Amino acid sequence: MATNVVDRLHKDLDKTIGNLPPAIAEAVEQAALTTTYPTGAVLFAEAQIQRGVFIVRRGRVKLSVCGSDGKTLILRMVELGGMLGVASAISGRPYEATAETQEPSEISFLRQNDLLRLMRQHGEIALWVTQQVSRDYSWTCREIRDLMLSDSASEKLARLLVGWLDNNAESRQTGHLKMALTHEEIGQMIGTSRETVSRLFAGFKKQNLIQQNGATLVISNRVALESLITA
Amino acid sequence: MATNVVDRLHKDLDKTIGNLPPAIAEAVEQAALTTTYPTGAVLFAEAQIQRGVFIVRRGRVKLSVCGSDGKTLILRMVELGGMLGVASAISGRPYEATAETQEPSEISFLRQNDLLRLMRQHGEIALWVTQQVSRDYSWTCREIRDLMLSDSASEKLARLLVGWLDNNAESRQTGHLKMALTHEEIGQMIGTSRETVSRLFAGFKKQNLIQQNGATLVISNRVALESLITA
DNA sequence: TACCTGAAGTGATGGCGATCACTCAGCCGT
DNA sequence: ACGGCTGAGTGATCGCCATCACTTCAGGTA
Repeated sequence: MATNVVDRLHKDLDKTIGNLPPAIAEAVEQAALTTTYPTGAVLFAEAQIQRGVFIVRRGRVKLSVCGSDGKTLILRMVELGGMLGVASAISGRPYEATAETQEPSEISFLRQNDLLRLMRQHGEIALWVTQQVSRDYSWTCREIRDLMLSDSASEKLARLLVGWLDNNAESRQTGHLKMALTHEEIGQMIGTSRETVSRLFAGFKKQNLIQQNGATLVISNRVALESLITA
Repeated sequence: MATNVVDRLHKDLDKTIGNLPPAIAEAVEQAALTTTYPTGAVLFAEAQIQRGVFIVRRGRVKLSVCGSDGKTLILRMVELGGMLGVASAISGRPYEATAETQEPSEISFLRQNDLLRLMRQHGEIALWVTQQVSRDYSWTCREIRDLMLSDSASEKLARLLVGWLDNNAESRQTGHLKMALTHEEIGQMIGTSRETVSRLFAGFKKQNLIQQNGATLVISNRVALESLITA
């Protein structure tokens, strides 16, 4: 249980597993299998029987659900340290969404058995896992609320942009954003068509709410953008 | 840890706490405070700081979120044995929804501290709680998917009705449903206006998909109703 | 009985955004 | 430099549904 020097000689990826104490992170590390995936790799698909959980060590993973008519709704992007498929692994039910890498990524996989064993052995791990699921749950509640209770598409887009700004400290200061998503994907995040996203961006530019230089988006008038929310 | 006769002399409410072993259910029972609420009582409100979790022992509780413009979206109805506010108690964040009794109900309350202590003491409780959150999460994912990826309102209503049918065995046989919700509330469940719900019901009746006798709804043509889903 | 309140039908109207059908701008590989 | 391909911009059309403004109905109360 004590962390000795030999254990610490491992690569320092283990620091990225939640905020777990090193000794416990090490236990997870030993049970997990870490793999590198290319862009577009599908870690698991909606309705597929559950095998275990995935932990993002590097890269970005898109989590989405899809309707039978082919339409897609992106639930969220999962980044460094995020877990995928936890709820399914705990409840034993099929995955409720599809996970697909957005860029070359390094992902640790932990089988359900090992997860449950670790949770049973280390109370801290159990608590940490439960907190992950709880976070996912609150996030999804916010999501459903924002999507359903704001029927104007511009409001949803404004929410998305402001949310992106607040996601990291420097964006909040400078108002600069790196656009990593296509208009189509943005549409899938806010539940509108690609064309509507195009038109909304055009409108925002016309009102001088935003500017665009290549792949960089500049929020020039954040307050006006926020005033669109709950208009 | 063993269940002795004295423990079992308690009222048999404890059987309703999940599928926990009696001894453990008893531990929960001792830490919890059970109260009777009238219809319309608010157990907790959205964005309120979290205090603990609620367990439904009798009655029905409406869980909803609301937008700033006053519009409401009902997430789900929680019945016997269901827990409320678990994710918030675990993560320590404010409640993400509002819980309001729909009928006179008996509710057990468990403070956050006691919940966490019990989870730490009994691995089974920790696992059970985690499973609850996981269930809530999958449910919410299904919800968001069904609501967003089916833009016709009739499809959403059809989904709701079929879901109600499958909720209990006899409804599935007879096709009979007791309507416990107003059209307005149904609208809040599927994200449409009250008027649209009225018109949809009228349409369904005209097509002989359903009939209505007072508060009893009869699904006369379930297959046709299902064919509206993913049309 | 007449009244009152909350739920449920229903018509008319208007707007927002999905959809179709293009064109246009990059970007890649050969 | 040339096709080919994917993402982006834009116009035209149109259907669904929110909204407003009523009426109708049922249940409870004085």
